[in-house]
Amino acid sequence: MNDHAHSAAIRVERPAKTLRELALDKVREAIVNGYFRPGDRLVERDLCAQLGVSRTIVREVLRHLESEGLVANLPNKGPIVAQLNHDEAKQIYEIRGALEGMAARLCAEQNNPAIADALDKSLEDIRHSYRERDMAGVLAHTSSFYQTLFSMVDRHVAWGVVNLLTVRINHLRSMTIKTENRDVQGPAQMARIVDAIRRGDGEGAYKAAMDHVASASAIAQAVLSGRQSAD
Amino acid sequence: MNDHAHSAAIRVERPAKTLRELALDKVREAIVNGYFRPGDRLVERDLCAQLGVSRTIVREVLRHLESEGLVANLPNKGPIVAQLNHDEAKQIYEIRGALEGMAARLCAEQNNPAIADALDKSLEDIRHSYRERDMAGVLAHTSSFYQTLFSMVDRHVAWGVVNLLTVRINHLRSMTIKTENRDVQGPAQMARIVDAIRRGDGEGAYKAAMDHVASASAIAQAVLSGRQSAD
DNA sequence: TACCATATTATGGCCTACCAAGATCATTCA
DNA sequence: TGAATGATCTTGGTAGGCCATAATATGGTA
Repeated sequence: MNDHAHSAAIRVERPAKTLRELALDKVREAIVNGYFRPGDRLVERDLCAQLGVSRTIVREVLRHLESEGLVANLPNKGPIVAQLNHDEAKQIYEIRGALEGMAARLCAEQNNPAIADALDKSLEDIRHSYRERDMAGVLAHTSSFYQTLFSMVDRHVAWGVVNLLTVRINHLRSMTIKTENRDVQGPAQMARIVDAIRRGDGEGAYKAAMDHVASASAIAQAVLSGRQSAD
Repeated sequence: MNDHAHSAAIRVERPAKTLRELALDKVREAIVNGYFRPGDRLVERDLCAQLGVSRTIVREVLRHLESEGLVANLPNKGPIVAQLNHDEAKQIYEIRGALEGMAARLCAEQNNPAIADALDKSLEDIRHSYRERDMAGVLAHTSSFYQTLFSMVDRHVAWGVVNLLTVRINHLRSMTIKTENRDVQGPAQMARIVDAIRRGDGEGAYKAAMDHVASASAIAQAVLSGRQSAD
């Protein structure tokens, strides 16, 4: 008979992802990176053709994105890419502030140097990406910085919420990080979070995290106002 | 010619809800109120029969509930009602604390007596429901209390997040409110929130809201531990 | 020309039927 | 008895069709 300890070794690695998940990722990606613009209609049959999948899949994907807030469904008209207004963006930044502040405080209260070290690592990656003018890298490593913040204190639910909200403001994020001086200010603000965590200063970490988000929010508001008048 | 200012007045109010939304509500309701228990399999064709709709609808509904966290999808096995463990419940209460605390603080900082009045109204409804032993009413009015808290300061995004998380712990909520003395303590804690808001005491309102959620969380943990050993 | 009524088209909502493949259960045979 | 075989259940995915409605085009009439 087969040695079951061995059979695992040759197990064929299945795609793991279902077609629907693949399609979901594609469409989400397409919205986030601007291939579909806010307000664009998402015509089911067109998406079928573009994605090469059946309408069933497309509909499930649209439903999923709808519940993520990336897609809005106009009654009797159909789905469009959700538009983000001023106020909603502000609220999203505010919530991120509350949750990231909470996570930062918890990290500080752990008094575990490994946390600050891991965060420093991400921070260095961010600085490096800025030097290389690799903006996608900046976003990715910033995300990873915050993920560390949450996962180090086992707050995956809160991280899920932050993540969910973040995709909705992704295009704003990519604009804020390109702002004048942001390559210096951003990492500096994050360094303050790490310092407070290293000191075990919960309140300081909370405040620093809030400050960082608040300044990102302010820049985003400016970007939004500017664009509104430009369009 | 038609008077367009008038034509709006006689506009026929259509059902507005699509069959899918109806089905979604039904299934969500069924999960929340315990008709489907955590771990139960949700077989597509069975649901089709029970709901009287096609598989298309059922699949979209399941996808939607999956993204809400009410349904989990086991690969190659299919959807089941999501199970909530200790830790996740705790995290959900924690997030609610952060967001409701935030909203309470914002309410206090408005210095608008109408807010406290509206909250008092909900609070009175809650007390009344407790007296009538109407537990569904208690839940509904508690929900409405918090909705007021968020909507009075126009934080509908945060309210959406809280609402999303709350459905996942609904069965816990219905247990906590039945706890000994909760009919007195619960409203008393909420009254402290309202008092702080009326005084314009942001920090006090924040703390009071946090306390209220924290005590609910503690009860929920006790319930979960008890049930775990009982089952 | 101005306007109204009537096709036509585009699209979403919804349905049925079908197939492939994995998981599971039952049966059968050595 | 225990393993191999086969039947069944269920999901993932596809195809195509029907109907209702909104928007648009078309054409006829005053």
